[in-house]
Amino acid sequence: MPADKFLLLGIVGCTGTGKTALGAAVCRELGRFREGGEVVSCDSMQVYAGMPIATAQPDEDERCGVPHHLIGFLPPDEKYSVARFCNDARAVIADITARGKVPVVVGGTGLYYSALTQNLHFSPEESDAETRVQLRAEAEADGGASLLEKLRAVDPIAAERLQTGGIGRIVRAWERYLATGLTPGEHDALSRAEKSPYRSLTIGLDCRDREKLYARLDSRTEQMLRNGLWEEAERFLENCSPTARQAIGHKELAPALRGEISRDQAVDNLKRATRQYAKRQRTWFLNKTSDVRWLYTDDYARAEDLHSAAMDILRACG
RNA sequence: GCCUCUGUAGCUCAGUUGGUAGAGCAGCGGACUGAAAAUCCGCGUGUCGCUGGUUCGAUUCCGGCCGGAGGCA
Repeated sequence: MPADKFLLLGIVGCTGTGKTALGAAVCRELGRFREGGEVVSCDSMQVYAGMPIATAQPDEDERCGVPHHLIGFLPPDEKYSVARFCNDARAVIADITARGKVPVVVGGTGLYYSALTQNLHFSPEESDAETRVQLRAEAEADGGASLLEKLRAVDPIAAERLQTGGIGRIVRAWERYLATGLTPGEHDALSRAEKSPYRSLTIGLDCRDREKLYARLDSRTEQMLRNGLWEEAERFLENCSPTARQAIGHKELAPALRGEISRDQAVDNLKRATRQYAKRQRTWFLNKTSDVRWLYTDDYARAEDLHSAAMDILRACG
């Protein structure tokens, strides 16, 4: 490997596959023949403070004495985005490697992971809220057709791609064109211009038997409810950013807290949303992330066996 | 016991003035460059409760039976 590249380990996969436990275990194992590792969370919701139960943030025990970064540091009323994540993560990773340790990026937000490992760079222009609202209204009037036509005129390939992406992406692309003068194609090329400074090795966690995974997700939800998810949701309902209010957990319970549906119904909805989310994550990592070494949790009787299988892979790769 | 309504996709329900049926949700698959735990796209054969009758043809009309809801006694 080129000397100027530094190692970055990734642990990805859908919710409930044990990424957190594996991440901490790997960091500790790395202490045996390197300086050890530190966990960099790659999760759009774990960044927030005030919702540790819903976002399954690891507690002291689960962290096993390993430093964890980018968890619970952001007030819920602040917005977050891929761009911010990339900046934050790059800074943290640079710091970890400067101290001679290995960054272990752990998380289920596929877009964030891909953007980080491919070293995407986003232009510093902040989107102008006013024109965005205006464009949004314009697009909603005709289902995005006219904006799509304008885009087609400057970048037919992108227009083709955006056709089935939904109105939001069309608005976003056009708004960026107005702000920067870059077509989607040009913008994407520019964002990839810089070569990645990382040599990344990605381990993916999955479960062969989907029924088993779903059963585990259900019981994890039950555990969250026992741990006080209702109370957390009640506290959280007010005053959070558009990003944080998307978190699965609180928004499914909210209708029951308002008395619109029964608590049982809300719990069912929450469980369903969790399963659907897991499916979307799996699709991303399967199709959008390359060179993933997959490990299947149901191939191992004990967590320790899975962890040592992961260490074997790491050793084999240096 | 009598009367009325009702029985269609896993669920909630449309519909066919008689030519064997379609939405939403669920499910399954997929996409994804600034909100991504979000957003979006694609996929619908099911004894049209059972059974007789009328008809060239019935899920649709008529009779009986069974299940559900309500009303009257």
